[in-house]
Amino acid sequence: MADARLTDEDHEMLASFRFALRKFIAFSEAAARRDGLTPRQHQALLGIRAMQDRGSASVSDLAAFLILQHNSAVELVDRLVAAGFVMRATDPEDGRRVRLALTESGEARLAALSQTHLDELEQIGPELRHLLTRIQRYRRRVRGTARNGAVHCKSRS
Amino acid sequence: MADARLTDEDHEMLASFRFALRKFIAFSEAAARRDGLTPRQHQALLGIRAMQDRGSASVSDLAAFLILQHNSAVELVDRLVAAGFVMRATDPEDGRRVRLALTESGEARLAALSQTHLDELEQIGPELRHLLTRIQRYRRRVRGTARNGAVHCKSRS
DNA sequence: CGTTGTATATCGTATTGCGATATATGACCA
DNA sequence: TGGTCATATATCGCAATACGATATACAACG
Repeated sequence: MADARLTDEDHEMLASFRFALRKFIAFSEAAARRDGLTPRQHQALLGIRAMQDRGSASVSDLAAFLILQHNSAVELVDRLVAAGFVMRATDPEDGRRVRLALTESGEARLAALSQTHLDELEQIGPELRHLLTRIQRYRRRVRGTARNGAVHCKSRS
Repeated sequence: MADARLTDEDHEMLASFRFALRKFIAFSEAAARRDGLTPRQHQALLGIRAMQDRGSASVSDLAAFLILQHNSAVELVDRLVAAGFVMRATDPEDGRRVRLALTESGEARLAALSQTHLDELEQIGPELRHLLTRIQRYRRRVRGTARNGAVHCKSRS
């Protein structure tokens, strides 16, 4: 926690980065709702689909992926099953576990959304990367001047 | 909407990216709460601070920054004022507007948090950038093969 | 000055994540 | 085998907060 006073630029960089993140999230949520899913449901489908390669996802796996408490994941799965996007099946090898799988309907909606998201990320990826490198370049420079008084104007954007 | 079937890798990339985002958000929220702020309050302080350079922020400015409805921003400011982190002042030039400014206390908490966030972003920046470039590289490759002759597995479900 | 538009505020509602708790199953061991 | 502990899922009441609908205050413009 070097107590170097934070500059206007520090805050501006952080604010810009968070704003860019929020714009992406807002895009994602709007896309999900257009396709009849809540944002969380969409993320859940994505997680279940991504984990199905290496054996199916359990409720706990889902909770870990979404960074949620287990009980919240259970409730989310309840809604997904009720909506017909996900199927529950108790694990034959461990009666405590519940294996999750997408239904046809869930698979289809996720596919459409994933396509949209890949397109969007292709669009905004460069901006996000730029903001991240800007933070890193700036900090390196600040540390540099603090340490030995030199300016390290590396790769300019 | 090229109907190219989505691969396991497509979903895995998206899932990894979203998981990385969530980890950062979770870090941010935990840091805010440790310092006695709700995550939204933290973001609000950041926005107000970042906008204070070019004239102070209004409630609408804050709503735009947080991508919230105006009324939600009003309520958020209510809580921030009650907690003593923000001051309201009606704009002398336009009686409808309310100018927002950080209090000493708000400024101090934000500074600590911003420091922490810059540190964290420096850590995880490379991973995020990597995930973004991976998506872009992969998509470029797929488009390439799709264009010149390979497999057009059209709409099969 | 009256009409229209913009900025902020208020209120009831709904969603959703959480803590606390319960139940079921597996694991381990004496 | 029976007991104890750990793990996985489920249930329930609660709290936080964003929203829609609506109201109020001020500005702008004819």
